[in-house]
Amino acid sequence: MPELPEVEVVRSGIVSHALGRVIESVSVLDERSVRRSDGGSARFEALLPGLKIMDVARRGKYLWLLLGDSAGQLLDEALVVHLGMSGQVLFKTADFPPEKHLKIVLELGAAQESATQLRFIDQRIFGGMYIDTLVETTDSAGASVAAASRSELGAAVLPSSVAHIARDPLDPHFDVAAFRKKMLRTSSGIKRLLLDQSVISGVGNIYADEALWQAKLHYAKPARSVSAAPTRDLILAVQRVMEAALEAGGTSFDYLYVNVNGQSGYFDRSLNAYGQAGKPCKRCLANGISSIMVREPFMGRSSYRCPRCQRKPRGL
DNA sequence: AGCTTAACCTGAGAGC
DNA sequence: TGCTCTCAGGTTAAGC
Repeated sequence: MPELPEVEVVRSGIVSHALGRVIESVSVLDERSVRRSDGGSARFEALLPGLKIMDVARRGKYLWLLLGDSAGQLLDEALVVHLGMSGQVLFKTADFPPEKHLKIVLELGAAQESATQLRFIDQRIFGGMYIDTLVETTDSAGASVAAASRSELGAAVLPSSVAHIARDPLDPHFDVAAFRKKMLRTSSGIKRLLLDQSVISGVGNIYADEALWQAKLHYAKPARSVSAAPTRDLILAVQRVMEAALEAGGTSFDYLYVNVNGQSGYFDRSLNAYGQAGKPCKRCLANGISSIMVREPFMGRSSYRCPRCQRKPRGL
């Protein structure tokens, strides 16, 4: 479910509710939600109590809590959160009844007039939380860099399980040239590249379709046939749609996506392509032309496009 | 090596 | 009412 804008809404919500607070106790209510964590729930529940939440970072759809010991020393392990298709993070007081799909509860040290539990809720259990070691990476930039110039050159400290994830389009060090290089090395359609988290991260089915609509590209157009200028347009479209969605608090179709206070985002009203099958293409309509949006299967999921301004490439 | 598909889960809605 | 089928914002492991 959640793509970059929704995950970023959650990240900033955790920052405002939990920064500087100490994890007092942990309950894992469903082992499957910590299946990616070494040692399972036993280690998960034993390791976290007493640790302080120092910061919350994100790359693409992954976010992680940086932890400190009682002396404020940063640990080399982080608490990673992935929302999968249906994960939620909510802050609630202990007296609030448990949600139907409540999976993990972190009790937080007292803070004034603020909820004391960080709750992880997940209907489909494709998401989860896990403890992971932080590693240094130089990313696709290439040569390893001196520690002093690290942030400037874009090296990063990431959980090891996130090291293979490319920078996302809102990252100041996102590299359009590297993206284009990968486009030229594949025989895949352009949408497959957009959804490949090791090529560009944070893009899911909604924002891929929105960006392709903005850039007037067909999802199956071979990536290597998209030249330099349209590639820049496409990346700009991804950035614009994600920034607008972030501004609107994300995209919510139902109760499955809400922010940490339980509120929906309202970007669904601004969608031009995703879920718009049977409705007129807004761009064509503005030009006085009638064209009806269609839904088609691609990569085992649905793609939405305008048959007139996102024409099928020849030979497909 | 690169690409495709199946599997992991629960629930909502459509059609019969 | 209740059954079956399809679909859903993601990722990974196994297959060709």
